[in-house]
Amino acid sequence: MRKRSITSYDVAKAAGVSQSAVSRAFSPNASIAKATRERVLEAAKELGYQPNAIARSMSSARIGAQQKTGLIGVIFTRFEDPFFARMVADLSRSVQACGWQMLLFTVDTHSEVDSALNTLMQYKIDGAIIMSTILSDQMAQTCRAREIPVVLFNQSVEGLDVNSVQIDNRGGGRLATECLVETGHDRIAVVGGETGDATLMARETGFVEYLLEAGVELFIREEGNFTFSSGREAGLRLFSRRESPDAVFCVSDVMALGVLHAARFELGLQVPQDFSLLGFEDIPAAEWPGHSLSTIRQPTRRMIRDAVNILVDNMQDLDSSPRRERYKGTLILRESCRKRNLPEATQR
Amino acid sequence: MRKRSITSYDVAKAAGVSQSAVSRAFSPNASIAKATRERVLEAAKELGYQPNAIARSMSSARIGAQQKTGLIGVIFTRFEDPFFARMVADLSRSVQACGWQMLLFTVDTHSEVDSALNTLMQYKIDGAIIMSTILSDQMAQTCRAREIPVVLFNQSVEGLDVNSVQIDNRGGGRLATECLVETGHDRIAVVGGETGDATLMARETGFVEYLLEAGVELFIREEGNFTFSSGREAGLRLFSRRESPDAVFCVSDVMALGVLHAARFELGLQVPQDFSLLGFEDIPAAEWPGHSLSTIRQPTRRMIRDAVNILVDNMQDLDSSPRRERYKGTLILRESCRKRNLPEATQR
DNA sequence: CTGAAAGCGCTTACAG
DNA sequence: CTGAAAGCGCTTACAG
Repeated sequence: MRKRSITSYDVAKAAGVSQSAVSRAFSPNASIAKATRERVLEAAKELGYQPNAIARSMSSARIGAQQKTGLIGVIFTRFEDPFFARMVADLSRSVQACGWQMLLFTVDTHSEVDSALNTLMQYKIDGAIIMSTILSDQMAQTCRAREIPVVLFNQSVEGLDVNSVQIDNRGGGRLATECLVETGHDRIAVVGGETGDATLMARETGFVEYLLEAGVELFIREEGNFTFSSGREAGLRLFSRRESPDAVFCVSDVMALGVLHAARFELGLQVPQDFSLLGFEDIPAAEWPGHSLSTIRQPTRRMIRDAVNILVDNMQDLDSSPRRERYKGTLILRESCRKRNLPEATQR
Repeated sequence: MRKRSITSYDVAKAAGVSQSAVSRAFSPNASIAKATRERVLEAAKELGYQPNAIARSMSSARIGAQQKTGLIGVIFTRFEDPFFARMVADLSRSVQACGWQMLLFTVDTHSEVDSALNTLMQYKIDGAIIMSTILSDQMAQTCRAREIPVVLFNQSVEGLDVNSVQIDNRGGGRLATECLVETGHDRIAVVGGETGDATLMARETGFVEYLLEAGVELFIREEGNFTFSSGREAGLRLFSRRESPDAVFCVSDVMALGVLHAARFELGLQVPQDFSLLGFEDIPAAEWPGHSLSTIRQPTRRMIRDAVNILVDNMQDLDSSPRRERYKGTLILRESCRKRNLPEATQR
């Protein structure tokens, strides 16, 4: 039998007040005399008492307080990507700053999200943020029915009645392509993602779209799965062809770095002399001197902040209609891209 | 007023049994007739009922069950480091696999850990894992008093009565240095960490120790703070001197990559022709073709697994004495190190 | 195997 | 401002 932990009753006895008074002493807006509160707080300190958040949320459940458990579920995936790894840390800070705790659940595939949410709901989370993955239509409805606000971060689902915060991936893809076309490239390859990933597909769609409008033919497409090594392999394939591309757009930075390392260190090519390279996301390693990778930057901090704010707002007003924030990406031009038309471009 | 969520009473009514029966239906080892359980489970499914984990843990609190809340607090820091970012994901998976949930708290400095633990304790976590940072002696005692097992991951505190799981940093430092000395380097520099960081200091201690024993003089010391850019700056300083080192040992991979990029792309040096480079940790980017960074590898997976196991064991047997696991690092020799003595070494 | 009842540690109307 | 009491949604002795 374990030790009983000290409760508000112990403090009440020590302070010579009722248990209710102890509870009030720890509730910011409760009606309690200043002197009483101080006496209680002192006794609590002496005994090392801290209110039990779990019990607290049980009692509040009845009322329908805004912060019921103080728990926010976060479902996380794609940790291979430094962009996302960092994100958890930032998110964690934001959530803490708002006075919530973060219950983290890691999944490997989209299909696990529903069951993860189910588990999290057993803990009566006040809300959920889903990073870089999606939930089923059915589960979205369940969340609404149970009044658990959800925010999709870096993903969205057409027609789904859920908050989302996301960069304009298609626009970003266009931006990248425009840069490549404007600087006179005409053998432009793309390293896309698997077709299941809406985010990556949208970037590629923007790319294809712009190419079409500009009347430039797609040189060749390779596919990767968001990892460095898949980028490396794509790069190896890209430059083992009879005719090589003069520009490569990768739908993620990590893959772009894979292409870069393969081309430069395994095939002896030079960037941007032999080809221009463009990524997406602007991860820290993109600006390392040896990489100097041009890319489309996402306003990550801002997106995180907004995601948390939207969640908090929605928790306060459960009936508000879903918000879908879209952000423009910024072209960050580094040395991996040829800056102006090359002589040969004028020769045409 | 919010909707009342459905409870075991609703299910009981629907299934025509007592509320106790519903509870038993959801407890694996409860004494309940198979038929009853099935009937209850069916009714529950129909109503979309799931036991409230919070209420559940409240009731169990009385008993002193092993899994009280099912919550494990994780305190996390140093997200700049890809090594650690990945770690959270791995840890999260392990924790989930054991049936626990992970309550993540992010801190920036060691000094915030105590208060983070305090907050987590309000949620009645069953145990805590502290990543790469430490707790005060006082807080360690509080945890023991409240019977909350703690495991330090990648850190340890001399004389503190707490479980820990950690690589033998000093041994790793020695291993690295041995490699450098044995291959004939004699102008060996080190990029160490700030003196507050026991982990980094231990690596450096091993380095200095071995050098002393081998009778090789320390060429020069630079200091970084675990980030790429601090490594880069250290590299810039290192090679702007009249006489340059012929080998650099960095106490972390990220800093080593900083040195590499600075040397190669900003100063035009070649690795390992101009100097050998050795890191610590073996992060993914270490093996990228262009980096091919030699390093000391940590058995990360195993350490994570052990940390979780130790925590679980300790939660089961609260009186077990603290375990301190130490792991040997492995030297991973890649191209950033000169493999054998150079001609000039024989000329001496 | 089953139900009635106490209790986990709080919060908050309710009545002073 | 304060205390007594009900209730949050469960689990588990206890008595059948």
